[in-house]
Amino acid sequence: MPGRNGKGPPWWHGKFRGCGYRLTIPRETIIEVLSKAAKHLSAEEIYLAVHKVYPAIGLTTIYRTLELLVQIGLVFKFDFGDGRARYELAEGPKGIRQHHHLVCTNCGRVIDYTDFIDEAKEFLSQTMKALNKKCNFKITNHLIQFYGLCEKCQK
Amino acid sequence: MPGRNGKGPPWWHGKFRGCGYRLTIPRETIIEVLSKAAKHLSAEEIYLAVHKVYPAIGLTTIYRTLELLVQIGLVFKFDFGDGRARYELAEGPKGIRQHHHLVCTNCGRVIDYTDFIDEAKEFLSQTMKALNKKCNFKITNHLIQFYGLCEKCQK
DNA sequence: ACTGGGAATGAAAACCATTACCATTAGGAG
DNA sequence: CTCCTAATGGTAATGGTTTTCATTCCCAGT
Ligand SMILES: [Mn+2]
Ligand SMILES: [Mn+2]
Ligand SMILES: [Zn+2]
Ligand SMILES: [Zn+2]
Repeated sequence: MPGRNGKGPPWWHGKFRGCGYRLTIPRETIIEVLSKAAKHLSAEEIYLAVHKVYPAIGLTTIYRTLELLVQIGLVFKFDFGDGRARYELAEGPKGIRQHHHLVCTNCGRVIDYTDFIDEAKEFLSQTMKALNKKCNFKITNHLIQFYGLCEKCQK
Repeated sequence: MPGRNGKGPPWWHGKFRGCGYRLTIPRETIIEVLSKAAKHLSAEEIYLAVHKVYPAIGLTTIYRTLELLVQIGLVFKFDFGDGRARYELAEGPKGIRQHHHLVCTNCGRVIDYTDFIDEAKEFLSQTMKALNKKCNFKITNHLIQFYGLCEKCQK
């Protein structure tokens, strides 16, 4: 069930068509790379990974496609403070994988943290409602990051 | 009580001396500018403001000083997605002003939001404790930002 | 299946915030 | 007041991202 159901098209094709965007090899490959990524990739890392299977790719297309994917909500863009943007698939076939990030200020390591999501959800939903009423601000997204020292860097 | 008590030195001089840093006109002026800033300033905006009262200032010094101020915890550095870093005084003579940010994804406006801090504190303290134990991650700082549409951009 | 038009691409150059370099200045301990 | 060295500032370099523009190719309409 992950990716493609038998021979059916990947689950995200509909999202593309719905927005009037064309399906191209670069776009397919970039999403493919992102879906297999173990960690948060930079544009250049994505470029290198795509280049292995599709050498004609250009770095420009990587940037343009990532911007597009962020726009339609398929990809999240992060700044972990290392001078380059990091990208991560927002949702897979299994749905949205809700999580936040721990960033080590010493070695730069980034750790996904999926625990305590319930507390976060509670806090977030309350805050969103309140902000909507008080500030008349329509919240569509949020960012929570923790900074500190990872296990190795504490010694 | 704000800034200087009568003729006494500014409240942050101690922090500088304690770290072994020298007190210079550029540093004094940069903090001065930040303490009077109505909003979140970029390095260039700070440069222009300092330049008015101290024309000999160099942009390099702005960056170096801001890095220093961030390091000693006097200044917070933010990325609101407009391609340049934004800086904000972390604490004033009245103490730390705890708040988070609402970022309009359409016009880029950034709104300070100080309400619901209690809920945030509760959520944060719980999460920090848990992360400390479960992940062995020593949290020293955190970032919470909400993205959406401001009042004007909703129409 | 074919074709036309416009979206998408890629190579190269431009952009621009930030950093490195280095000769000069000046804070402040003694 | 002197000296040592941190701090400064002008300039050049860096490097991630964007712009430009000629070429390619997706795909709706036939
Ligand atoms: Mn993640
Ligand atoms: Mn603020
Ligand atoms: Zn670490
Ligand atoms: Zn707005």
